[in-house]
Amino acid sequence: MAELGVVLDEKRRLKKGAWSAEEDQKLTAYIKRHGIWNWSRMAEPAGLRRSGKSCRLRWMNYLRPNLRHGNFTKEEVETIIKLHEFLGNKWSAIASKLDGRTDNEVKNYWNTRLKKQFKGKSMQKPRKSEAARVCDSVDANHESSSQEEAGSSTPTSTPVQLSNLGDFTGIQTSSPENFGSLSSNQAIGVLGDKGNSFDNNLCSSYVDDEVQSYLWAQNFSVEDAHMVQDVGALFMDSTATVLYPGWPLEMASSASLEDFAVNLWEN
DNA sequence: AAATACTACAACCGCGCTTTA
DNA sequence: ATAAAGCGCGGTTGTAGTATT
Repeated sequence: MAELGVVLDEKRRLKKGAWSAEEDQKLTAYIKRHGIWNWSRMAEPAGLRRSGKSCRLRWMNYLRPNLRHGNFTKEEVETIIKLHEFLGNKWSAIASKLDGRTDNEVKNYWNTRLKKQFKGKSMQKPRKSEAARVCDSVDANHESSSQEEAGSSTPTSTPVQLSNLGDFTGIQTSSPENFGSLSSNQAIGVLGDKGNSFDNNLCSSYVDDEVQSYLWAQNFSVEDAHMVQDVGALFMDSTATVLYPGWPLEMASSASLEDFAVNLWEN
């Protein structure tokens, strides 16, 4: 009998369940030495009786460098709420905007903590006209940082966190000039880790056409697997009425997401 | 102190998309 | 052109830890 909570796939003699420290060490050491080349074939030479899928999951969600574990900050909570509002359950897309967080972590956080806050409460969808105005806005932070770094025509890509979510300003008008030089496929296909890019399924059913247009029109970088440039700007509409659960209607227009997140975070 | 309920999170599964042969 | 393999995503489940009765 295997250790508690751990079973073996009798056919393939693959181990399932919780990872031991030794397994973690083996996987980490192997990847450090050889890199990631083929998940399903790496397990054996790494000395692991695990499926490639299991190895990948463990690495992506736990062992990967620069991951942050532990409590979400107020800002991260704000970001999750706001992004979820527009993207729905696109956990990888949401996670890509949070430095060092995984889709699994974001999903778990939503399902265990935030979901119940929103359960049964309607999140009012922004009107189309409002969404349209949002489409071309650019996160001021992204703008300035890319200008600083760039000085070239190549879109730069620094992992950027949404900030100033309470300050829904800086909306600009959309224009064809903002279409990137990359095709949407180029822009969205990302070198290395496509999992961190937006894909064709990005837009959930309640993302407005205009928002989708925005996504396809942006200058996405191909240099950074983690980046989807300026999507945060999508969510900076100061006028979109969003009803946060537990908040009276009359507060909807005046209260910021930040207020809501603070309230949520502190309780 | 024990039993039960609840919460948080790691991990698995199935599906769909992309890449490769 | 197509089948197979590989990969990533989102949904779900299992379990350990904590709170409550």
